[in-house]
Amino acid sequence: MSQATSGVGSGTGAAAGATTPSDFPDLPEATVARLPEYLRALHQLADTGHDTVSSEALAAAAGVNSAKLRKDLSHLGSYGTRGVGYEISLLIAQIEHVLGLTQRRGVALVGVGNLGHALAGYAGFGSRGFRVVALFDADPRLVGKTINGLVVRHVDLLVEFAPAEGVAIGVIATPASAAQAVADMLVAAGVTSILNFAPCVLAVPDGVDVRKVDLAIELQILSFHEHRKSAAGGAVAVGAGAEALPR
Amino acid sequence: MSQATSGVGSGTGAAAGATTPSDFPDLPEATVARLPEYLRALHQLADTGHDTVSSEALAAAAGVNSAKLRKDLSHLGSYGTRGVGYEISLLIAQIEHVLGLTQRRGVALVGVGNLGHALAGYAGFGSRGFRVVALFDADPRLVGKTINGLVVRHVDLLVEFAPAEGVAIGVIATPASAAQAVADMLVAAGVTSILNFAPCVLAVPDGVDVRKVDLAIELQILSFHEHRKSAAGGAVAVGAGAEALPR
DNA sequence: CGCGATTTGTGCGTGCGTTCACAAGCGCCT
DNA sequence: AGGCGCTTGTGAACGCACGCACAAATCGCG
Ligand SMILES: NC(=O)c1ccc[n+]([C@@H]2O[C@H](COP(=O)([O-])OP(=O)(O)OC[C@H]3O[C@@H](n4cnc5c(N)ncnc54)[C@H](O)[C@@H]3O)[C@@H](O)[C@H]2O)c1
Ligand SMILES: NC(=O)c1ccc[n+]([C@@H]2O[C@H](COP(=O)([O-])OP(=O)(O)OC[C@H]3O[C@@H](n4cnc5c(N)ncnc54)[C@H](O)[C@@H]3O)[C@@H](O)[C@H]2O)c1
Repeated sequence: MSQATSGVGSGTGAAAGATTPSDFPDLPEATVARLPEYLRALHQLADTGHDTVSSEALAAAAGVNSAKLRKDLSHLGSYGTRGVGYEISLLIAQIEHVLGLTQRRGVALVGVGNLGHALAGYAGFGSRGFRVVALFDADPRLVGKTINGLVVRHVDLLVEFAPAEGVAIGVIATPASAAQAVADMLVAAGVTSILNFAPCVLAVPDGVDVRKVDLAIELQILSFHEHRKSAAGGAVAVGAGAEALPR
Repeated sequence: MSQATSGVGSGTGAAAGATTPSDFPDLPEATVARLPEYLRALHQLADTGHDTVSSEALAAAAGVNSAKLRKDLSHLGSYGTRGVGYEISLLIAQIEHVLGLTQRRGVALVGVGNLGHALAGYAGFGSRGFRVVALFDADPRLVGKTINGLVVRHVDLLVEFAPAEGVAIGVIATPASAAQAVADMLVAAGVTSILNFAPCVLAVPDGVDVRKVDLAIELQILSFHEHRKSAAGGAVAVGAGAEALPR
């Protein structure tokens, strides 16, 4: 949750009827959000020489309840063996298939500033099924530069270049003031999935998914619990134990 | 959701009974997660000269349902005026108080690499109630360097320095292989709130909150929906059919 | 060949979160 | 002063998600 997800399906014209539902049962959103975590844990287990894994062990590695994990896997018609567990390689293939990671998706990164630069050089993209295929920025000092083997193009060329580059997902790392305009361009370029790092709400047409990552929000949520802890029993009360401020 | 949150309270010894519930009613987690978004929207409205705002308008600015917003605000004993709306400045103060943002919390950043460097220079911290007070890394080439007015210290000094610096929240931006060790150090230093950017599950004692941000997971969730869309609607999908953007 | 140990898959109860819909309250206009 | 329109606050219904607990299935061993 916490991210806006434009409805999929429904609206578009006539009922799409047979969409080979056999292949893709309606996975609960909560399950979808956990599958990547399972996938990561599975890769980790595979790298450490394991062959099969029990739901209990995998759940521990992924930090979830084992019953929840089993139910999640059952949703995608999982192939576990009772009394044994799950075959890791098979499960990896299954999850990657469901998540659509069998084809490496192209990512366009817009805004190559502080954060964007770090993202452009991030190795975790490639190992997890993605490939940065295009960089865009508005700053003329950045346009033309090469970062990690990719040349930075001017953002005005986004709509022109993105489709040809095979962009499937757009990542916005510009200041909030530019985010909506960039989102509009991405949509115009046919991108239907956007990851937004700018602290603002984006308006997009139906059928376009937006997920948002906001560092400050995460910190503020932590702050709330911190505040709560110090107000309550007060565990160790670290550092400058400045007490609560009454209203 | 999506993040592991170690239980607060409960476990520790005898039932903590009275924790002055008068000041802080038990806010639902979902509400807490949305308050920062409301806060951001409110600041934006205040900056554009607004004085009061209706739940409908604020909800639109925050990208949520208006009924949900009203219920959220009602949980913290809000001060709206029927027929008028909410006074923005009052609401900002109220939310900041609940989130514990009246005192600026110190943040320690561990791992000043690609991502950590971007975070260290991020202005959004300061404007949203936080202050980076310490940087740590294990790389001797980085230790001693000054970034944004802060000197990078060796991570071995974390337990020694963090408490004195008034660190309330620890941010982990190291490789996953080092994350658990860093988390242990943060806990040893008395930090009870951790934001983890490394793609791994952290084990921490009860009473310590961990929130996780994993870029690849976000992309994979988007990938799922992308996969789903292309499987359903067929070719029609990506058409440049730019539709009107709801404003 | 049968039995026990183990682990999956799931039916079910419970609690949380979301949403609708409406009564109560407030300001403003006449 | 009184009524009218607008907005809040919330009661209630609904749906989803979580986790327990157990039956079914499989393997290994005696
Ligand atoms: N730096 C961080 O650690 C961090 C953390 C969380 C969120 N964010 C958010 O991420 C965004 C980027 O942060 P940053 O620190 O990298 O800022 P930055 O100023 O360093 O980089 C922004 C980049 O976007 C480019 N840009 C501006 N307008 C543009 C446009 N219309 N089209 C294309 N590019 C444009 C700028 O030229 C610049 O290179 C901000 O919204 C910020 O709030 C940053
Ligand atoms: N770069 C990104 O855009 C990005 C995006 C998402 C997630 N991440 C994750 O964030 C983490 C950091 O990514 P990065 O690209 O900055 O990597 P990086 O290698 O550039 O930086 C890691 C830093 O951590 C330091 N370090 C290593 N071991 C340490 C230890 N024990 N104690 C303290 N510091 C230590 C290293 O010296 C280095 O400076 C990784 O886990 C990565 O998966 C990065």
